[in-house]
Amino acid sequence: MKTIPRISDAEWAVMKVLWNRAPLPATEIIEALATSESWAPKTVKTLLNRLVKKGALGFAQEGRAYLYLPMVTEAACATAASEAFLSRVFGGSLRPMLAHFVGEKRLSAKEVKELKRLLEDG
Amino acid sequence: MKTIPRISDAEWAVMKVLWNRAPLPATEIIEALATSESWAPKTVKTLLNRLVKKGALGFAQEGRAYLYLPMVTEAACATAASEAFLSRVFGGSLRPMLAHFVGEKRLSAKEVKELKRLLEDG
DNA sequence: CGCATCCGATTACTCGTGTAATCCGTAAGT
DNA sequence: ACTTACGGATTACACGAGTAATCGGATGCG
Repeated sequence: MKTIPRISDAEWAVMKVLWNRAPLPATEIIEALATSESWAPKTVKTLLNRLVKKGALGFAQEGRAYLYLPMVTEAACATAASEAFLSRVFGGSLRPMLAHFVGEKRLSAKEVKELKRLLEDG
Repeated sequence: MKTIPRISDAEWAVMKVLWNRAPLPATEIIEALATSESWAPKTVKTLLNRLVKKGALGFAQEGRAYLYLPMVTEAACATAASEAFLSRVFGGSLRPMLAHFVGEKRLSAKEVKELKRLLEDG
């Protein structure tokens, strides 16, 4: 299995756009991010560049511009990020995290029901 | 509710020692970390200093040395870190994360059972 | 044809982090 | 008392990330 590059906070926002819809030219990525973030277009370009260098994105030349597209799946990145996070904060497994949320009563009854259903269906 | 300072990766390891047993002098913290990490004693001192500056740790003078102790609870830090992580990766709520793990079949039957029990007891 | 424009590439600069080493005062051993 | 060792404070330094601006080539408008 390929190595998943480490995606930073800001880069996640960019990746999400492309996991939703790809390939896209930079202009449309900038536009898509305009609502959620307040980034100068150049900032988005920088992030695109870094993601390409990391191997998280690829691109295809299309006329004058590039069409960017993900080279790693969201699921793979989510798994990698989750593992890093869980190991840092909850000693590496999911159970303590869920226990934490249950213990802190941060889940409504409805949420609990949803989560149980998820576990049953899985 | 007080503001939870942002705790970095390396700093988490230090905090965990003190959440387990506090107050402790630097020497014992260094010793406790010696098994899990390979840090020079000075590195641990730097981390202790930064954590004090951030308000995550406090200390009491004891003779020539300090006794360090947490100023924030592990639960509060875990909540803060979880929120940041979930919002980055899973759009802010727990359900998509659990769905991810269920979907990726990263949970054994036993784990699923444990998690369900957690939800029921909570 | 020349100038403005659009786009990717390169460069910039600050902060936090990882990872220490040096400095300096004090306590302790000889 | 002198030296040494310990311990906190200060300083170091490279790298990633956030946030952009500038450079340089192609392109299209006038």
